[in-house]
Amino acid sequence: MKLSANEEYGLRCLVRLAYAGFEERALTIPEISQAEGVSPAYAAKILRVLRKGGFVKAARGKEGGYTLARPAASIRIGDVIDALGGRLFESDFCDTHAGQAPICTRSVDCSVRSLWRAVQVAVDQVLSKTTLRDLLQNEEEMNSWVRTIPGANGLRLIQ
Amino acid sequence: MKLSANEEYGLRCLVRLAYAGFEERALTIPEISQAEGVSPAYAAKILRVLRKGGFVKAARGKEGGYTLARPAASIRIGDVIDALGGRLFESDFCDTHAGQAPICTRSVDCSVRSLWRAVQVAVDQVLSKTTLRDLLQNEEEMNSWVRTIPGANGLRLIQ
DNA sequence: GCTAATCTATACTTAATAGTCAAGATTACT
DNA sequence: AGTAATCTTGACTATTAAGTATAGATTAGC
Repeated sequence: MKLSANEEYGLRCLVRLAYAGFEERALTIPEISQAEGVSPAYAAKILRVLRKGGFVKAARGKEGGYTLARPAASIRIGDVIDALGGRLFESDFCDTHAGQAPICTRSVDCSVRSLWRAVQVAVDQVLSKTTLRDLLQNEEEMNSWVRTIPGANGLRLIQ
Repeated sequence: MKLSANEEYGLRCLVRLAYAGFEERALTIPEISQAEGVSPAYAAKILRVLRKGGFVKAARGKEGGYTLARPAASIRIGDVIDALGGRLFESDFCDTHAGQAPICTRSVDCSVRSLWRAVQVAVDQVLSKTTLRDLLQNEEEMNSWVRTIPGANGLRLIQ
């Protein structure tokens, strides 16, 4: 019951891009990777997933980089998590159990299943209601944030 | 954001042992593994974790097997999940980030952190309130359940 | 004490996830 | 057109989780 690295880093990348979007600025892979403390190659891998999920768009060549594909308020965190690593119980244990026959007919399984469903609902209530916009600080903080981003040196972060 | 195999199977084993406890009966590894559709070796591995976590106790030799170490009502599912695979965000990303320096000073991290904390709270509210007893069906069902367990042939499950 | 049934422990293999590398494709600017 | 900055892709390696195998230790009953 863990958050995958993809989910953690992917969401963080989106938050950074959302902030950068306030000054209509694209972020490059070197910038993002430095800011997140991961290798450029790994950042690229994560961003590919986000692009295929329709959350970010990329521009190649000089002056290129990544931007959000749509407004932060329209990006539900639940959808992001889905794209980055899947929900908690996607492979419903009650329908197919490691490729074997269904085991839902066993009472014990169904009681456990109900519990997972309750957890799933609890998680969804948080993740589906929250948008990327909800993760951003208030406007002043945003301004102080984006002002600290220098041109070519990667993100220089506020303390 | 997935449930690990250990967590899924481990909890199921506990539910079975709770039912078996109603007729003061120990379940052997072959019985449990057959009922859960996993190999005996794998079942043994999971049961070891449960034993070290203090949820079950084992008796060796003939007539041996596993039983719950304490009443089902005193076993919180949250504790079981902890023992079997850890909670969602045990390695708090804000304190130590892949062995690097703390990154909590970066605003972006803290907003993401707040979200995970909210998810964590939501999950805990379900898992910490639920005990193993809560996962058992009502008494009549229990009786029909245990009556279907034959002596030496492994669990024969109700349909 | 012997035997069969049981758990215990460690090491091993396989599969999935995390993370890296290198070569290629696109674009802005000159 | 040339060049440097950028993303794109697929294959590769490393680490962790999942699952297996084997040999050993304990116990009940004879």
